[in-house]
Amino acid sequence: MHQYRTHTCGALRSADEGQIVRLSGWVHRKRDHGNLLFVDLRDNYGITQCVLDTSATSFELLEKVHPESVVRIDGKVILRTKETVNSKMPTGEIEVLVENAEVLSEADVLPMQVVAATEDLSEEHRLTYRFLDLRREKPHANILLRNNFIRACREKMWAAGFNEFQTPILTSSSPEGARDFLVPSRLHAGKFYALPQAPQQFKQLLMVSGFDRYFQIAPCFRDEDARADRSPGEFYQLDIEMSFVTQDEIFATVEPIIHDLFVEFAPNAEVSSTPFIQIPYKTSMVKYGTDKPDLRNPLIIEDVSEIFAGSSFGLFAKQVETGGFVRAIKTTGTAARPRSWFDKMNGFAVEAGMGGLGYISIAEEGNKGPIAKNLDADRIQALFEKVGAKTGDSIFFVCGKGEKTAKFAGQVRMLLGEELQLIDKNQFKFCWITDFPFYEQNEETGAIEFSHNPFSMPQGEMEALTTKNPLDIYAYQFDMVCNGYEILSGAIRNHRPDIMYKAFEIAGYGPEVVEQKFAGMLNAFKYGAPPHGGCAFGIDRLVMLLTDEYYIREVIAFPLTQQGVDLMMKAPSNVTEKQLRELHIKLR
RNA sequence: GGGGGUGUAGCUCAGUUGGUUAGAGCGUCUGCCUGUCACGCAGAAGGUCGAGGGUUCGAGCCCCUUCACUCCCGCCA
Repeated sequence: MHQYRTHTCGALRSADEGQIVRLSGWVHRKRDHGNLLFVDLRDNYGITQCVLDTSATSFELLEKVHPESVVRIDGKVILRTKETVNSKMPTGEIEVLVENAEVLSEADVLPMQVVAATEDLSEEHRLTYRFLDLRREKPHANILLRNNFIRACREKMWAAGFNEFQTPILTSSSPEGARDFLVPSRLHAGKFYALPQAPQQFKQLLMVSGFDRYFQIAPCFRDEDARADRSPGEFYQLDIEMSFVTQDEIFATVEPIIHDLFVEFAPNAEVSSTPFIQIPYKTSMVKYGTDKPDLRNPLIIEDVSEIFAGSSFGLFAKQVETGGFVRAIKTTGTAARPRSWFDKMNGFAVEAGMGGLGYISIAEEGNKGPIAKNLDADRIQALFEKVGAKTGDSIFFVCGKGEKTAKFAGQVRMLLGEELQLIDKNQFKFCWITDFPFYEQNEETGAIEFSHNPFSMPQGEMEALTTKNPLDIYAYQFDMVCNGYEILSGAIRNHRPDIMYKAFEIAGYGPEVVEQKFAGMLNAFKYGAPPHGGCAFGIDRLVMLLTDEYYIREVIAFPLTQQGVDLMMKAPSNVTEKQLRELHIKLR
């Protein structure tokens, strides 16, 4: 009977001794002793050592074959002698004595070293030869883990009563949000489809259709620039929507799912227990200097503006008087560090484009640092009480105006956390960021604009819109954050046309704009829409956290480069004139 | 759109102040080797120093332009 294998390369054990077996796989590594040859044969499941000497008919064939060629061998499973057992390999107690072999696919000399995983390879090379790169142990394992993770997501969602749907890939361009990828229409000259940035409107329409609980492993497309944790062009979401729910009910549904996934896929790590803590957006911006705080870092930013207001430390006092603020970070037991260490921290501040980083160190012999000399004793005392500082500690200060300064304090907090090794790498610390402002004021024009998603429900609904200062209205909008990464974003949606018209009116848009931009959804909401809300996890980012990778490409089988190029498939590419003509696109 | 880093042998890198023939490890090829598991030993081949231009008696090194990869800011409802 024709067959390629009786066992995989990871299957054989000492109990299989004496069996005649057939294995197929890649030549992982060869050790050629002249008259004795070892061939490590590798497949998806493992590696088995095959051995033969000059008495075997296939000796010359296997001695000549290049690494990474695909071969099939027939042989007998034999026990290794006690001295030659390899305890590092699951198959290390046996080997296969090769009787016959055939090369199924000869490999040329390789453009990159597949087996020598100790060396870093250039990104360009790895992506050009991604099919070889993915043979390497870690990339291979990452992609398999991704598969297992997505399977577990589906199982948990089904178990929680959600139904999986597919929504269109060819859809219409959405007026808000990221830049769209556009697809020209052949049948409709001059018109375009857009690839979905997210299935947002479709999942809401499914709620209007009465399906109650939706999920999808959804591909999303956004033509925006990449980052280490953000792949260019496309990514996957675990997209979720629920009817008749409050924000707290969404939290209570999603928390155990993500908690259990992390416990399952990171069994040795410490995972935040549910319910996850909730941090209002504004609090997070002050305490952590970011809306995606890494809670493994114990350092906290305190606002100490009032202590410096009217003080003799003119630089800070003036900032506070003109609408700025002073934020302080206390570090424990750092006062004895040399001046050079404080200078290094200051150097970071200057590099980041800030004036500098003030500090007070509370040494045994007295307070040190430029601020201590210029601030009176009462204020220094008040400061120490506010931040809980005592002898041996030091306090860092950031002073300035606006979001830029708040975020800089956050950068300093993370720098100090890393520098002082306060971050436990074995933890997954989750939190919710809540109460995002519904509107914000454009700093240049002074106009009131939506700060995030115009589809989300304002807290207080119509009453809030008609009675409150728009800048005091919060949205039922939230993120979930883990270890400094935004891993989920969600909202209670606005399902009421009257509230939507009012919300847009405040942002300066008339009803005709709403009707024109959101015709599909608005129309649906006129015929009985359930209150609903939902959220979406970034799957790539979750897998990245679970594999402890810093770069999102490491968990994507075929990622684009930062410039959005597929080096292997050569995309984007030129197309024929005929194709362009059919799409009604004129050549230059 | 802006700022930073990198680019030298098939791969990963070194290359001093601008100075003779550009080096190493791995890989490849050749020879030797019957218990290795990153096998070992001996030898050989292998270079448009990303590309183009400039300065100089002389450029891998300095200057300008450009390309690729990458990190960050902007951007990502």
